[in-house]
Amino acid sequence: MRADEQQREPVIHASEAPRRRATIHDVAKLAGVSRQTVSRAVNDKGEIDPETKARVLEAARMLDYRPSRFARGMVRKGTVTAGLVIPDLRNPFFPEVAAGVLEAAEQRGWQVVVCDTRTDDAREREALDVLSHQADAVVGYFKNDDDVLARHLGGVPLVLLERGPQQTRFAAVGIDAAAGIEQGMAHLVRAGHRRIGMLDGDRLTPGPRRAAFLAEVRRHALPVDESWIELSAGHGVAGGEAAMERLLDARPEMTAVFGFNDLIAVGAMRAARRRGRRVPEDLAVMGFDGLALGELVEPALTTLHLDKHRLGRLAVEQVARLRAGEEPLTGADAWLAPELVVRDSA
Amino acid sequence: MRADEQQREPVIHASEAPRRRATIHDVAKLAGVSRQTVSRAVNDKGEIDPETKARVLEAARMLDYRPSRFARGMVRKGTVTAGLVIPDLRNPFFPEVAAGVLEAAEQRGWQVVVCDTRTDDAREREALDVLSHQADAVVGYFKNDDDVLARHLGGVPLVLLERGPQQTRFAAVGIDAAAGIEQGMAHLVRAGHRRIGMLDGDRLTPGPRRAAFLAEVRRHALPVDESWIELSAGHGVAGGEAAMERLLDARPEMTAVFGFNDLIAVGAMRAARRRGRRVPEDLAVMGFDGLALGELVEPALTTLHLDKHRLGRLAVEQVARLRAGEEPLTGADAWLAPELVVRDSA
DNA sequence: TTGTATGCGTTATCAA
DNA sequence: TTGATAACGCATACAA
Repeated sequence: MRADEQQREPVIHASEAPRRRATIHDVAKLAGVSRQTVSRAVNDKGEIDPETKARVLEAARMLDYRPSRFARGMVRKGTVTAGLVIPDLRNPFFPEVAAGVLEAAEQRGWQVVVCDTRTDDAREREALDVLSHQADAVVGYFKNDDDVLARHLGGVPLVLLERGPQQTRFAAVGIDAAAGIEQGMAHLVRAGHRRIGMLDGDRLTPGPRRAAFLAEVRRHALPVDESWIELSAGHGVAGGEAAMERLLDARPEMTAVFGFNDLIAVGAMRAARRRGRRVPEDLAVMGFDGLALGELVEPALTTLHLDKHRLGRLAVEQVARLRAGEEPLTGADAWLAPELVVRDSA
Repeated sequence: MRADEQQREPVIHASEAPRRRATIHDVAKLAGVSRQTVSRAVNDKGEIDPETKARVLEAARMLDYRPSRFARGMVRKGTVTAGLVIPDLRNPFFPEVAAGVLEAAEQRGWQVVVCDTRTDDAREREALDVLSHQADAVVGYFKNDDDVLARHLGGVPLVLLERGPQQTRFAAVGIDAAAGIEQGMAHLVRAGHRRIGMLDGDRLTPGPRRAAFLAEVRRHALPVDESWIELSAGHGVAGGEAAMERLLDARPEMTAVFGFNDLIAVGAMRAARRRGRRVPEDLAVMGFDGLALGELVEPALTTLHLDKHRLGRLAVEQVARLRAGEEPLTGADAWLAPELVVRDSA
């Protein structure tokens, strides 16, 4: 009959798709059986004559029949879909977290719809608008504040990544930035550094890492204030380089610098060395994240390593609790402590 | 009535989730309106008294009502879900591709369910089993051969990433490995190299990169055969290092080496330098992929750069064609050519 | 402005 | 072994 169509309407593209997708009803009609029988054949149930089954399957194939996931979902409960919202898949930090989320979700038989917001507030909201309809729960990084999130969430459970308990009323998991910075700072101070700068990230609100840095500065009574902090535009190497240039101009006496993350720290190293400063002899550089990348650069990056994969898994666990109506994890259970990994840069 | 239940079973946890999710019917009953009115309120349609609407919304909130995505999907057509199957999200190559897929999908208003198979054949099949039910199309990297894929696909359209036209009957997009290797080889030969080795990846079948390498070897009449190729276990730096150790043992006279990808090439550099070979003076190293990472290592990696983001976008475009019943892209339109980026390692 | 009736495509229950 | 019938939860005509 396709041939007929072509003869009648020779202009129409040969592989023009059928207007409407075949339903179980169409298959039943073509095979000359009831819908129930089709269902049995397609779902490989017993209680069906092999011959009938073959005939039905053939009809299904001809019609390119595929059961509607919606209709199936209506009657079969149990398919769980989680939404994962990531600011930037190309920042190597996030794929690690995502891999953890995916793994944990897979173990539970959940599917994961991923959105990359490219660190854009509007896209965050759009992602939520979609996910609030299509997901049973959402986990992710967000810049929008609680109220906005709630508004676009329509009641879907949310687990925030790395937004502190006092910064949100949603359930959250994250990393204990303060504990990390404390270790890093102790390491630097132990090595004799006192004029220590920081390259902060520009996302989110002032952020716990900066606060922790400042707290440590006070604790160790360092000759350092807010003017020793420079903002990196973006969370990548380029941003770190540019920010480091500025910080070096502003604070040439600096002997050590904290990166908001490893990428920014690597940028700092590059900028410093380009200016003729040796790392770590003239300038110590400390990262934060513990990316694989840190072992590959020269000098290898000393960093506060954190278990990103576990963070992702933890987020899924938190979602599961929410769904089960249990109390969400809090405190040390939900906030992973970084671990100082001393390599060559500091 | 819930109160009744609780009185009878006082042991039940306070925050125990309701057994059954509230439906539009429950909300209607609680608000004392018809289901239709609830629908109007929830979907923000006009034609509803603000007061009624408020009452309905309140009832919905109390019941924690969220419309079933399945029921909604049944009646509202148009939600498209694509499946993306990735071998390893933690290999920085794939997040780049994924970002492209996500971006293109978002522009079309599609959602993307992501599966990380961790390069495991069985997990590939499981992913397909799920996606064949939950996705309208699938794009991804697979090790399983066509027949297996077809068997687990149940008729869902598939776009293969980087599986050559003669290796599959499915639609595909990928990179023109031969064109890339040709450029890379020409560059090395031009620099006087003739004893050139290769660190191949261990995934997939013998692979176009190896074939192209061998073809170029013949073309330039190099004193090189299969014994100059070593397999890297895994596609990461560690695999590259180990393979390079072996290759260096087997072919100490080698003056240049091709990496299957940038990660393996970086591993090769590290292994070579650890053995006291200077790069590129004693040994030239050529990568393949053009990861950002390559600019950060020392010496910076000369590589065959390819547009991973565009590859992802292209895959989505290919899916769209399939869905529209159009002819899939082929040839140069579907196979991106790498571009030689000369840096310091070769 | 609100309610009633109907259909969406599938599976499950039960009867034949 | 097969088929009729009833949900599943929502939205959309259409009627009130």
